[in-house]
Amino acid sequence: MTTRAREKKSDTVTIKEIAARCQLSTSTVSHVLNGQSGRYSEDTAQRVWRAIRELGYQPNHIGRMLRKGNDWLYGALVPNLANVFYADFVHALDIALQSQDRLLLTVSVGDTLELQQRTMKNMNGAMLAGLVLIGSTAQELHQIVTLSHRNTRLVFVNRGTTGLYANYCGVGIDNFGAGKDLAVVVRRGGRRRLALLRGPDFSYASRQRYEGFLAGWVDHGPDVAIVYDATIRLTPDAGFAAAQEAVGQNPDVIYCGNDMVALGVLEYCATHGIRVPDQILITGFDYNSMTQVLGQRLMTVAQPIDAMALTVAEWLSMPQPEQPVHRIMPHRVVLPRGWNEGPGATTRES
Amino acid sequence: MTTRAREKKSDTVTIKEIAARCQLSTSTVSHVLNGQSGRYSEDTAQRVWRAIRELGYQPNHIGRMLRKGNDWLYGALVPNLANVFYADFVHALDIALQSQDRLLLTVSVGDTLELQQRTMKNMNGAMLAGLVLIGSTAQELHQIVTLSHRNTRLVFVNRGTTGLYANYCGVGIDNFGAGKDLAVVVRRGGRRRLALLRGPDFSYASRQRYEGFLAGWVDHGPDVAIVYDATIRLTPDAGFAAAQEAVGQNPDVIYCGNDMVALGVLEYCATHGIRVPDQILITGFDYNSMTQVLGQRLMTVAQPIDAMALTVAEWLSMPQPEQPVHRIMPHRVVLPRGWNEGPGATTRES
DNA sequence: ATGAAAGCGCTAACAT
DNA sequence: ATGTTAGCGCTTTCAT
Repeated sequence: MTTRAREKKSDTVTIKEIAARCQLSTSTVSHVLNGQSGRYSEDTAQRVWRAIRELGYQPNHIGRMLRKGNDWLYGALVPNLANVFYADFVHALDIALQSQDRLLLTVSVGDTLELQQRTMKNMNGAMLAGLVLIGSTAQELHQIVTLSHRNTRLVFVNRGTTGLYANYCGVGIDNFGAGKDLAVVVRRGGRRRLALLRGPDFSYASRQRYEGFLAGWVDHGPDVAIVYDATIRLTPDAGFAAAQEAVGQNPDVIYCGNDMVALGVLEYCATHGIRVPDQILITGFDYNSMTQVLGQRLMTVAQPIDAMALTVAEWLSMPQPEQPVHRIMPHRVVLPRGWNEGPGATTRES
Repeated sequence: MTTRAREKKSDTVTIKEIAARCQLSTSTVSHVLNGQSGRYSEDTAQRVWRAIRELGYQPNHIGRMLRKGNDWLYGALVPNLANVFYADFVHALDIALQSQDRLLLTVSVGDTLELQQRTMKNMNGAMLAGLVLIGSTAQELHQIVTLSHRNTRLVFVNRGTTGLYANYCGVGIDNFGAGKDLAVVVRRGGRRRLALLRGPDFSYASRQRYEGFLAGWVDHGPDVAIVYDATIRLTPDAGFAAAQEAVGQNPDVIYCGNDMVALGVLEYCATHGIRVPDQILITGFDYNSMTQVLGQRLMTVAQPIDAMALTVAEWLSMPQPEQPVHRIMPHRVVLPRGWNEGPGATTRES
């Protein structure tokens, strides 16, 4: 039994103990911590920092938050982290925020409505400084937005600029234009029999891409056919599963709602001896970190993920502007390795 | 100009306003909210709940947290969400926690030490109820553990049971055994020329798998060779890049540190007309949601991701046990589609 | 059954 | 330059 001094209720060091040890008031310590101009002497500062080091004091964000509001904890809502695009995005955002000592509370909400609602409620109680909503959720978001804490900065990614979204900052690509560009390149490659594996209609981006693609597709003459058209979940296994039926219709190009689907279809072709892209061209969307490596035989559309994440990070640390800003980022059609295109075409490495 | 009534400083509804509206004290409201036994009348409860609904009150977790400690916000540290295994794991954990109204603060720490340290500091200030450390980080974690908030429950995944880790709960597979099992199956398939693309040494799991594999490999006679041995980053592009040199040594099996690497190598083979697994067998590790679909020609080792996540979720909501628990979960060797094995072998679907 | 009051860790007016 | 005090939103003794 050693001396039972230090009978603190918890081992967590607070500002109070620093104050006690330095024979100062907590306010002075606080001033030192926050580097208020001439509100303490040089000597005091020394002593305080010393005590902080010695006691291993760590400021408590929660206490601070309650007092002065939160500029520290942000939230991100994504449908599913298993979609590599979302994982890439969140990772990029994470890194950007961490370098400013901010933390990102990412929630992979899945697709059951019940869970989404519970989660939103919980996030509302977190006094989040900002909330990023990325891509589609199963449900429209009136609830989410109204529920949201008044001081929470709201930012949208790839959700369009109309309706509710008109009132908030948003970043994204021109999904319609991108779909169209993609179709044009496909048509220029001489493909005529199209199979569509598109994303769910409740997703804004999915709809836009699909409609854009169709616009670009029919533009180029009537000698084309849509041989298959299905709406599927945007996962590799859904793509793999749907591929069988689609391929049965003998297409020479399969449009996929995103890269995850495209990878699934690609795998189907690989296991069935179908040559890609010669026999069937497969198009995806995103050019995520997975397809950058595994999708070399795919045609896809690159989104500038890092730039988008940086934009979001920037917005989050600024006050809500008078007029919401909508930033459309450049996209880029990525060709399969070895694809023959006329001059001016975008190549894989660029 | 309408009436400028309701001159509240913020729109956030607090317990105070509920109390005011019901002509009650805040404590009574709190009692109702927390369902304390006989501390309020039925009628009161009715009124309170009504006011809550009408005013759209949402409890503030931060205030509550400060008062009674945190049982709500948890943290997870992963090296990189772009590794699908981590994304899968975090997603599973997320879902499990959400269904108990808990939130997971996932941080993708990347591999720069500086960022890792900053992030740890920030997490320390968050009064986290629990912290899960998954897989390897570039650095050993003495600092992390000592810095950690006293009331934070610490849980490890795939970090072993020795040293520091002996003191905490941990879940994982038997990485050494799994590596060995894998090697045995490979050898039984008659492969003899081995190329190794293993993970970094600072990763416990990587080391264990590698050593286990070697143990299983040499066990089966001297007529085998290691034709290539490299340590690489566990990403598809690193795998793709390393594949060239490895393949140059003419192996009939390439061991990869995890599935991400294996996918990269697989893609290399696909673009170079190498038949997998006939010509070269590729082995991975994890059987993540990506390889479950795209890795059908791979041999790999399945980790029970969901079960592991559930174990973690369970631990997180329990008090730290007297004796730390170390749970070893079963692994399973997954064979390439169509692989010929004797009876008793594990098949792909199981 | 209800309320008054203290306090979680911190900051910021407002003294001095 | 330093201290006093109040209060962020909530829970919890302790009275009544």
